[in-house]
Amino acid sequence: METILQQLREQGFKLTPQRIAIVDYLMKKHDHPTAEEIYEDIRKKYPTMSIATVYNTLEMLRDIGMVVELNIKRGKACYDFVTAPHHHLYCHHCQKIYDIMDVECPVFQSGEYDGHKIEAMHGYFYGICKNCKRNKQH
Amino acid sequence: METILQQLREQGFKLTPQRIAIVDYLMKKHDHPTAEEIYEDIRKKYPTMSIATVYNTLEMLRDIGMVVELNIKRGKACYDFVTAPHHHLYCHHCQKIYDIMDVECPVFQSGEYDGHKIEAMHGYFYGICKNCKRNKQH
DNA sequence: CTCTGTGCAAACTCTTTGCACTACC
DNA sequence: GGTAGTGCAAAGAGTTTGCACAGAG
Repeated sequence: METILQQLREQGFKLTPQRIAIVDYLMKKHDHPTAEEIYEDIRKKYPTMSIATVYNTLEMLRDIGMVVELNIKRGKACYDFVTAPHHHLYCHHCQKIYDIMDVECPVFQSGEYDGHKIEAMHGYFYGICKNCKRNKQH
Repeated sequence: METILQQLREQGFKLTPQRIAIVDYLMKKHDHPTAEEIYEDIRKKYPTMSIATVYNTLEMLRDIGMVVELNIKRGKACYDFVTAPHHHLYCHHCQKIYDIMDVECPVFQSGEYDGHKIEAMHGYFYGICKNCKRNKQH
């Protein structure tokens, strides 16, 4: 946490309580919350927090690569505090998002495809998570 | 085209001129148009077409698996008439979407990850396309 | 003739913006 | 103190919905 905040300071961003609260929240909550969820949760302890500030801060964190925006749900973005690059699975039954680590992708690793330069890659997997699979069998 | 329409009829859908126009359009246009683009283009020849009908038809085609909805652009969906499964590259310079074929993904092929059942997978690649790369060098 | 599909407009949801006020540095 | 950041409310973009009417089967 300390090093994250220091990183922000070094990049010239002001360390407002709102930003600290959002970073702190994202570092603890790894279930890919939406902007709305972040806003509602933080507002409980921080009634003056505004949704615009949540979006502003998420945009800033995205721009510096600390946060990844997921478009795996229809119509609303989810946010993920990035420690290591990974992919995601969306369970169309419970709507939860799961992390998928260690996916090998030769095309991405080569950084090139048919002359195009590839800088980033994100794998969206769709299916049924193990919990829903188990519950369905009853 | 004929077989596609027959497929729709067999599934119990009525073959309205609007649906035929949209299917025909998508089969010819492979540059991943948005709903708005589909609407505007078809409206030129078909002034009575409504955006609601475009969305209705896209939803139907998506439900039966003929069309894939891409969430590779922020905030707006693009549509792709599917012949063979493939992935996509988004050029953050010209905003065009390119097809990426033949990406191997062992996790997807196994159909399983950590107990979760994987039914579909979509790879979103981000970078700079070869055209933009070339133009930048001048 | 029936019932699904269409067209229009209004509603809705998520996100962005403008601007006066606040508070980090 | 100066300037970047916040909060509010309103605007904007994309998508969905309700309902009367049209037309495919």
